[in-house]
Amino acid sequence: MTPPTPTPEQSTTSLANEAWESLLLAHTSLMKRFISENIWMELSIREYDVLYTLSKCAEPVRLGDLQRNVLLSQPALSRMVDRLVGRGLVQRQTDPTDARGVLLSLSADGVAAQRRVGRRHARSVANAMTTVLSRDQLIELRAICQALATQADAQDRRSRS
Amino acid sequence: MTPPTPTPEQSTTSLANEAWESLLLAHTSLMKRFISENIWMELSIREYDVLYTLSKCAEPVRLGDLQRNVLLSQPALSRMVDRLVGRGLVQRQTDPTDARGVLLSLSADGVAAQRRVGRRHARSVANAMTTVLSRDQLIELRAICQALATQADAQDRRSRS
DNA sequence: GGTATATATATGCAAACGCATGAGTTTTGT
DNA sequence: ACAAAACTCATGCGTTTGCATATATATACC
Repeated sequence: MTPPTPTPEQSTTSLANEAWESLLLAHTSLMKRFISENIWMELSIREYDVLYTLSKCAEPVRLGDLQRNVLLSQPALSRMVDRLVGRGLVQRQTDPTDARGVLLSLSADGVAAQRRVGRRHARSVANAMTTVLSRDQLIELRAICQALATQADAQDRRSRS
Repeated sequence: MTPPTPTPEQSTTSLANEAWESLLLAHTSLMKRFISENIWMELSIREYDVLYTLSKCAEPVRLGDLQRNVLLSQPALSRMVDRLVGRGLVQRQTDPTDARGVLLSLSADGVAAQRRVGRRHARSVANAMTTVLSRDQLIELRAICQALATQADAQDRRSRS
């Protein structure tokens, strides 16, 4: 039944699963650690994620675009944006070229809040990563994860159409 | 103000943050993709995560041990276990050596459910990972993420004591 | 040995989430 | 040009989450 020595194919399959599992464990461990840092009074880490994503966008973006970077359902993200708009951190306007959509951008307060929290969080991240990984490993990890993210996004878009 | 060329230290800091950001993006993209697979009718992906963790434990484990692998608050995990016990997938017994604690293990139904869902999920994972990464990259990713996870856990335990 | 402190899990409650669906807008097909 | 289908976001509703705290047991200190 089982082959005497694992074929390359089988081996690669379990290797792939082990790699994903370790990515998940790393994500969970580090997330817990970052969340436990005492810097999330004005912004939850999920809210920060949204503000950070917006801060990287030169122009206002659609809710749908924002959703690609956040692990939330569309209604949950919609209401989260609601709350952020209510707190004056995000600006929402209907897209002039498509009245179905909304365009989102950071307000001045939103930029300031993102930067305040971001500075402290970035220190925490850098500390956690650099005490474990070498420069080369950081570069390798970045390359691998970028490849994973872009490929998964591409396949996501393909399955939508 | 800004140095003419970035010092190695600064460079490593931003590199570390870029690596973490790409890990986050990869996690989000892949999670969305896996969640969208049509295999989560009997078990949500979070429930599966708990059952999978239990399936790897040779002996019953404490709620607190389980919590290290799951990104849930202690009360949320406690209630999730409640529901899984209610559905007959997990067995809960008070720890004989410490009556405060509970020992958790999979029931026969729990093992079966984990395997049913796990087989299909593992195929999905293997497919997503191997179409993007080479064997060497998978090995490298696994090593790096294992290092990150174990180190973060170690520091977590240290900060508790 | 008995009280004080620490630890492990459970529960009350308000906030946030996901699913199903609704409302409004654009695109397609004839 | 108009009806039908598709798309984008918002809302109703039951479920799940996190925070604060309660409960129960174990450990430490005197």
